[in-house]
Amino acid sequence: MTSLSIAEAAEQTGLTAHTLRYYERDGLLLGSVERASSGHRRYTERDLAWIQMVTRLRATGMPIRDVRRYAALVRQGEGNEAERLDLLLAHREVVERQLSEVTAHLRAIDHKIAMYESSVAPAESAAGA
Amino acid sequence: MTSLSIAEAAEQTGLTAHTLRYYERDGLLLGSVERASSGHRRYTERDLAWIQMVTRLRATGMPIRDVRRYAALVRQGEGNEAERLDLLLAHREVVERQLSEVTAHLRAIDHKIAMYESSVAPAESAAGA
DNA sequence: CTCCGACTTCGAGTGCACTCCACGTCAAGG
DNA sequence: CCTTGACGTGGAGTGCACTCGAAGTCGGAG
Repeated sequence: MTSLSIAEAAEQTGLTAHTLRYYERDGLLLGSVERASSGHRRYTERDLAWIQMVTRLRATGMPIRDVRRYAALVRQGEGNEAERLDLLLAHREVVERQLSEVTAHLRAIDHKIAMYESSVAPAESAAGA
Repeated sequence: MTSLSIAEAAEQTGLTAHTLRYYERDGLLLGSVERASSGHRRYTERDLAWIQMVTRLRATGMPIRDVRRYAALVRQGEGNEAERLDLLLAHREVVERQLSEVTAHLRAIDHKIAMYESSVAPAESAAGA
């Protein structure tokens, strides 16, 4: 009932149909997506929830290969929660280091911006005067 | 005097010698780096300061092509500060949007981590008991 | 029955940012 | 004189993550 075509799933997830197929091929999903009798994929709520998690991992910079490892752990079922946790904690650390690096660089860029603002603003007033 | 070989510049900037040559070829620097009589590059303080700025832009995700545009503006000399400012402001906006997206995704991942922590920790105590 | 549009597969192509290779040159040390 | 090592060049190669193309299938509208 609540199963979507690939086009609908693409719309829901913000990915393209191409990317959804690619993720499935590459083992990033929890298994093969169900098929209608026509052979067309039917995405369930569970698929979409998982794809959202994949999207979060990707959006925070986790490489495809690590997402695949994580998916493999989840696919295996219960019992490896500690491994999953390790993987997520390691990722979290990477992301946080990167966030603080980017923030620091951004501050330096802001400094540059402030310099240009003080050199451009007076020129604008002069042009306006 | 205060000019460095490419190996030293690489060490100082955290880039590889390969990357330094690549950046120069690709127009990311402010001009051709000076050469010793041997033909070897000699990086000045000014070169290093600029390369640091390039590094900041790259580290915050600015595409090579935009860095090249920015370098071209700076190379042109005074008079285009407004354009440089526009470029940096546009970049700043992209970076900030991305920072907040990543932060939001990270929070969701943290939520997942918390779930695993509460499922793993009791298991550990059980194993310890 | 025919056509259309949405899907299927497999494999090739793309864009980005490096990264490396092969070969050549030069200055200094033994 | 010969070797060594750091550097030079041009161009090819790599890894990643998609992204697309070609050709085929299927269900439903006209």
